[in-house]
Amino acid sequence: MDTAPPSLHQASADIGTLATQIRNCGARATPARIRVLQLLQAAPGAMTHHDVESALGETMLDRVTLYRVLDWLVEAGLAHKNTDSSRVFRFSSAAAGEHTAHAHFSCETCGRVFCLDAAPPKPPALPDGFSLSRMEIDLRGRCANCAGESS
Amino acid sequence: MDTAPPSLHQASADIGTLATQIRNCGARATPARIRVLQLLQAAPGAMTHHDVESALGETMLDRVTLYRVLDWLVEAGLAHKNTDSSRVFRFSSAAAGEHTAHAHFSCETCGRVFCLDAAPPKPPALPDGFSLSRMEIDLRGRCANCAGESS
DNA sequence: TTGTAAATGCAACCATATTGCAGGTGCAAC
DNA sequence: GTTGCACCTGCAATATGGTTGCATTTACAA
Repeated sequence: MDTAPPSLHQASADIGTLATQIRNCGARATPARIRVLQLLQAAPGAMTHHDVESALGETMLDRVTLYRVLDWLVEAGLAHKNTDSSRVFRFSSAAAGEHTAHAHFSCETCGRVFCLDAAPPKPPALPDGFSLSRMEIDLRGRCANCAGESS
Repeated sequence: MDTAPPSLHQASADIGTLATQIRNCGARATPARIRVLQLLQAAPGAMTHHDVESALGETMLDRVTLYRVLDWLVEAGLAHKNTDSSRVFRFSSAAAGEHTAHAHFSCETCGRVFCLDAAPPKPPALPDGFSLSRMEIDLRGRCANCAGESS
């Protein structure tokens, strides 16, 4: 199961590429970082610490290390970090072209969180004197899956 | 300091009005609820549990009671609840005309959170099959105060 | 005034996240 | 290939924010 692609969302880059990507940020390419980065890039949505934990499976590493790896990824600009409605952090891989605006959709039924790369629209009027550095949009409702099933 | 208005944002309704408002929701008008609702309505922005706690000052009530009062306010539709970037809950009074879209601005310097009633524009394209029930916009940057001070 | 359900306060508890430190490891210099 | 050191990792302990259970008090209506 070492190199098996989960056939999820997008094919993840190979180990070598990931390692280089990490080293380019001025840090060591450790198995932990490579694995987690790989996971995030392959994931279809934002993952909680828990999601990553169970996704790691047998290659699981220490909780604290995972926290640190995730934080490092954010600091290095390789991932985004934000809180969901139940006050837990969610991490998603940062696409190449960095965006200051990010949109998430969380399904109220199944709880999954999707990153919407699509819409970056929006100039919400600020109170004057205020300067904007970042914007996050949090949408809630039902994903296609859940909307189809029930009622 | 019992009836002294903090001269903050908007004059809060008098006790009687607040009590009626609460009773109309089918609950008892207790001092705790009245006081907290009054605070939220007078506040210029979303408050954390801690903010409310220190604002209550000498009339402080039990932590747990405060949590319950806040939760009740949300359930009764008198307040909004959402998480800020450091995974703590923030509460703000719900204006009369309920909105399904809500916008907050949090200052990265002083940490204050403002509710922007203004702009409710936005139709971010959803992936198709998805249905939307609620939207929250989280803006970050500098408030007028902090933007003015440092450069 | 009195009865009762609702609200409060206290204590214990849970989950998520963070910190400190000893030991292990990537990677570059030799 | 070997070696050294700074960076990483893992373990344990701790902090923070929030929740639950239960006995007591209180709003409010009969």
